[in-house]
Amino acid sequence: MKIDPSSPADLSVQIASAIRDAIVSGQLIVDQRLPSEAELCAQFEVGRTTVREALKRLAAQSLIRTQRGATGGAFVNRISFEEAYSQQITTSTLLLSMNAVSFETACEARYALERACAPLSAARRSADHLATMRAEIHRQGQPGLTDEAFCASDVAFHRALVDGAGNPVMSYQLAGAVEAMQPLMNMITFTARSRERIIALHCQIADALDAQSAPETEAALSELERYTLTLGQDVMAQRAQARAAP
Amino acid sequence: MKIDPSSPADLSVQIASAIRDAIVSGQLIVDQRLPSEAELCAQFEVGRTTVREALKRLAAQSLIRTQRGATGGAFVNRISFEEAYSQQITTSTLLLSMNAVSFETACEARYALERACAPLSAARRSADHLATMRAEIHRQGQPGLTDEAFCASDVAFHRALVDGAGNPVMSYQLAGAVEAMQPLMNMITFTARSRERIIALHCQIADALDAQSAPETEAALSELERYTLTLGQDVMAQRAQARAAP
DNA sequence: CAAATCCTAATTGTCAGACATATGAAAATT
DNA sequence: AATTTTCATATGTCTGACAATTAGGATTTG
Repeated sequence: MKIDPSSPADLSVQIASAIRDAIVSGQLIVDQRLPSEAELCAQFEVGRTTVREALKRLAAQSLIRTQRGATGGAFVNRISFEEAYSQQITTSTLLLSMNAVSFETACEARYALERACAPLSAARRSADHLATMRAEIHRQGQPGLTDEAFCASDVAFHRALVDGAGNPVMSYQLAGAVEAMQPLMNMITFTARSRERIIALHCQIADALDAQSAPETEAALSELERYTLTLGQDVMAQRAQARAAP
Repeated sequence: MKIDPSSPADLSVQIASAIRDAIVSGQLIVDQRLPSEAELCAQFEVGRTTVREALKRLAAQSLIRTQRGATGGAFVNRISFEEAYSQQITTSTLLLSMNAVSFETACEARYALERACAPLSAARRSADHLATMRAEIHRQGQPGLTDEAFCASDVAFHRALVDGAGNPVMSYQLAGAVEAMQPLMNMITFTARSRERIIALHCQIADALDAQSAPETEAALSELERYTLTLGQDVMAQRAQARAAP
């Protein structure tokens, strides 16, 4: 593990890369302790500040964790699905909000991936998953629910659907796709009428999963995609009109 | 934006969180300049080291970028799809290699998501995508190709399939699923016979996309999933046997 | 002897001050 | 007017110091 002090890149970036490569390639294994900051200083021939900034970069990616005290230090971290989820969600959300991804594109991706879960979820969903979905459907029917709360419940419903597939890798991959849509969905004003329609479709989905019917689940999801797309396009059209003639 | 100096959490973590929240919630917009380090020190009433470590954490997540010089500073970064890809791949790879995800689970997730791309890719793939796939198929048939190179070409083939869907959000989501499998695939020794079978299935996929047939694409992908699973399970069985009677 | 307490060494977290380096803009020079 | 120089500002790195935390050993105590 060497660095190039004459490189234009920051030393702390180089050091972080070197350590990251060692972790990804398996030279450093889970729970292994890295050398102490002082030892890393000597090894890379840099100051402690530089080493520390490199370690903070790695900690931000959950690649290492640090512990204070006598037997402390930096340890290679076994990244948990939960940590990976939240990183994925942050990245996906920013990606969608900053890169002007169209509502259509985001919606298409989300439902295409969600439909991929349908056959697995139909086959494996537990009673727990169904109960969660029914509970969220009930909440969505409550009068006086704000649009934000309605969207949050919608996310919870769809996560239960995805989790029903019983594949943690899919749950992880889908977390970003489903949750990152929430800011876009929050822009939609849900009328009583549109909520009713969405809830009906949610019921169809829950019923189809209850009956373990993959085709019916996929069909209901496709219908929900079409309807969501309509709602989104209406909002976009209104906004465009408002901008054109204020 | 406030922090709590009496909290057990590190100050640099708290500061990073505060700034991250401001970015995610939209209080800080793309390309906006953050206060200088000195100003942040004053604002949060901490030393410069602490502020800098917080900024390095955010830089590691591509949330900000820094520039030196007179008009330099830290700026809210517009995260690009490329940056998001590589982060996703790093996280996914580690998640799979560190959490003892079974070959079956990873394989199932990958092909389920890939099948979700099939209809879109069948409808939209360009001549470029098809050419890339044909080229990779040709490379895979070259004698003397190492197993690693064969796997790398396999990844390139599948990325072309996914990119053919013409949906950058899906490409981003799938990047992790496809590339993270590579270390697992690299453990497989591909015999001439198994390569032949895989290449034949790749041809089927390319032909189906050429003919814009979604069902045929999905069928070929499912067949490839079954075959990959068989290969993987054989390897795992051999390993188990080798461990049992060394 | 056992248990509780104290002490110590190691390690990370934070701070202050200094200098190096990069960079744009203003000022001076040609 | 064009070029060069200077300068102010900002981040990058280094050094040394001290605080906070923690495990484990040494010491005291019941």
